[in-house]
Amino acid sequence: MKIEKELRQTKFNNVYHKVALNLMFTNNWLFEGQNKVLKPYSFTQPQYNVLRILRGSPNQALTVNAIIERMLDRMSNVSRLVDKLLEKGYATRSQSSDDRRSVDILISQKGLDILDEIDEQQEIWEKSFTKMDENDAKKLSDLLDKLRER
Amino acid sequence: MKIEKELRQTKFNNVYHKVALNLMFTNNWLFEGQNKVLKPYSFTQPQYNVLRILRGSPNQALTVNAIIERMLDRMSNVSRLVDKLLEKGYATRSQSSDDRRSVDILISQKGLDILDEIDEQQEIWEKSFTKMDENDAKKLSDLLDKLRER
DNA sequence: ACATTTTGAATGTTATTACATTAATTACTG
DNA sequence: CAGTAATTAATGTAATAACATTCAAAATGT
Repeated sequence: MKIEKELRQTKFNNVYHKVALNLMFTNNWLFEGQNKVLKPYSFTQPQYNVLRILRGSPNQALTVNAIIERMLDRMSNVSRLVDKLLEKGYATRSQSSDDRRSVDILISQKGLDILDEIDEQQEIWEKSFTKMDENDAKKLSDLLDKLRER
Repeated sequence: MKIEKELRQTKFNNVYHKVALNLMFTNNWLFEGQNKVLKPYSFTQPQYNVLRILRGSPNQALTVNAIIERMLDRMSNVSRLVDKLLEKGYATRSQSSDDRRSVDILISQKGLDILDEIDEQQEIWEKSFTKMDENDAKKLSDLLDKLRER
């Protein structure tokens, strides 16, 4: 459905404003879809994203700051978010040896296993969610990069 | 900056996953920028968006459900969100005459004034944020619409 | 070496969100 | 028409996020 129809709005201030609204709306649409995947595993989306980030650094721990750098939404509460992952046994935390202010956070086997499980569902959903071909997807990604240029 | 560099990640599962990440990242980028505009007015983004929706229905009140329909992120807490707008005097609430379950919410003059003020800032920012031309913007919006097709 | 500044992470507090439930009114059905 | 279901909005609650502050450790300057 076109964004005009989704928002019951036919006129926009300008085309850039329309893009901004469409982006936010689409992001939310994506968010809802992903939430449906995550719900059975009682993950919040930030928790899931951080766990993926940890997996992305195999056999090597990341500090809290390193996690924040890699996050989609750089939030302040990563300490407490990591607490949740520890509680569930999906990661471990230990003091860094070279800088005693830092902490090393490492994904556990249990964390890797749950991610594998979710990934299957995630991929099914990701591939179903669009009628775009790969060219369109690439084009879209490039335009998003361009949008952020200034 | 390309998304690969932003996220310090060179490989993605597939092009659709890359698009999804890019979309979420770009949305957050947009969110941060808009937040900077809103901060001096101590609006949250949902509050601002709802006030814009109310303005979009001039001289005509909207029910809570009508607001939800038009929102970018259809959230459940619109009652309390509207409370905030009432507290600040940006809107009024009255019982609907034809259906006594419904309430009519109407933007106030004060609400219109503050929106005008913010809009100036908003527009300055919106026009500065991109090197895209109008064609690119239109193309991007179309691709977002297409992404949501299924 | 010592004082000062900066950095990395955690915590306290308040506001906001998510989720489930409730209360009131309207719509539907036999 | 009575009884049941559906709807509209508000509320209770627990979890999460935002924002500022704190604490320890490291870096820097004199």
